[in-house]
Amino acid sequence: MSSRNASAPRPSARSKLIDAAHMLVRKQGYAATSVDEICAAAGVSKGAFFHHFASKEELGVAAAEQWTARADELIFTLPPWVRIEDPLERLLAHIDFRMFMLEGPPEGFTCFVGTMVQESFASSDTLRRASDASISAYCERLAVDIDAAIARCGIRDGVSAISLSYHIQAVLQGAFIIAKAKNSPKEARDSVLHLKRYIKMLFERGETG
Amino acid sequence: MSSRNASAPRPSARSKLIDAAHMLVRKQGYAATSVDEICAAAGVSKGAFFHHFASKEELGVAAAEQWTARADELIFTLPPWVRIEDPLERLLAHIDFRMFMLEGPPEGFTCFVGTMVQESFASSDTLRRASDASISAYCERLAVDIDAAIARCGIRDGVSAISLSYHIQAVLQGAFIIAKAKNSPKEARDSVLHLKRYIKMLFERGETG
DNA sequence: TTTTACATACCGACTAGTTGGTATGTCGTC
DNA sequence: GACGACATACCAACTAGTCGGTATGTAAAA
Repeated sequence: MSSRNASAPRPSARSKLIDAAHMLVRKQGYAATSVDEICAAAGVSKGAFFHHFASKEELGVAAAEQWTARADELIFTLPPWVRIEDPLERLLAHIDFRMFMLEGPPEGFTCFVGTMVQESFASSDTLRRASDASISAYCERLAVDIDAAIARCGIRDGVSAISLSYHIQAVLQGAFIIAKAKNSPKEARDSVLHLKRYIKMLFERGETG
Repeated sequence: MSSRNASAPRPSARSKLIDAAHMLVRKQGYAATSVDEICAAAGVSKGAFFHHFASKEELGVAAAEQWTARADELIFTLPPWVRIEDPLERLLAHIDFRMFMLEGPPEGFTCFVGTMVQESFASSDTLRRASDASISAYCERLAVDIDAAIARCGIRDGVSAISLSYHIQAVLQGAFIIAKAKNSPKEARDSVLHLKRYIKMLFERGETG
């Protein structure tokens, strides 16, 4: 997808800036985070910033792409439970994992692209598309697992994998907002628990096919 | 709660500023919306702004309070279905209503306080609390109806009314984000449809009590 | 009835600081 | 000696908030 991520020779300014953007935007939002602030957090100069990115918007796009890669690794590759064979059990382990992530301050578990798209959907179609691409990539990847579970166990009401996948994403994004408002992940975790119950009920005695 | 909302003698600058803030913040976010912009949209001067509000933050608080009142009216008072007697049917009509609201551009149906808290939870505890108060007021009001439904029909797994209420709120807030990312309410409506199916399943053959 | 006193609602120029972005310079490597 | 990777200095535009002033009350004293 992106032009240069086959080899990352140095952990240099570019990736440090993206990491800093991830952190600051999740904490403060996109508009409230200035380029100067990002540079300071990354420990690089403003010249370095505009050497690597033509604009703040372009950094947003790169950070969204990097967020996709990071999520794919942290959620779909590294965890041991991704090798559970039974697809329904693997899906439920996925939900449990997302629930256990809800701990500590919100900026530690919330979604970079979800935060960014909230502010930019109307003012920058570029950022909106970049955020959408990241969210959609997650949902489409998850839908593969859901499809496998449906194939093996069946599902109620002919629910589609991709539709359930977007619902899971919606519950998570919504849980993040509740956690931010409450300044506590308690209600958010409860919400994901409701989601897990729903999924289990969907796959209970569902018609195969 | 607020000091002066018993009588609203004039639809003057103050309320025009709050209305403009609701509109602009839902479209652009809180930080990206300047005081000048709000004044221009409201058609009043900057002097008038700071006559009525000591700061941009104070406008945010007032706008959150007004949002609560607006939601209570638009969702719990005016619609005809709020007089449906059967509490479960009333709850399901509520969900349908929230789903049918998802139409047109996102700034027309998304949540002012949900947008504001996303950006301010870490930087302004004042705004975070104001947003939380609005969200919590909605959830607690809805929990009254859910409790009535539980009392009449019972519910699975001993699910609590307030917990389900926050889950409903989470699904809605998450649906808003998906709609913003997709620039279309389609996936958001599907997500609320999942929510409705979940609620119906929760109340199917639930143990009374 | 007029005058004085004070309050509310509003205006728009101004300021001090911040914003994203640019122009130019330096330094090590190929 | 050209080039990529950075740094320093700078700018015009914009930011939230201030300030002196005006127009319109309202109510009691003269």
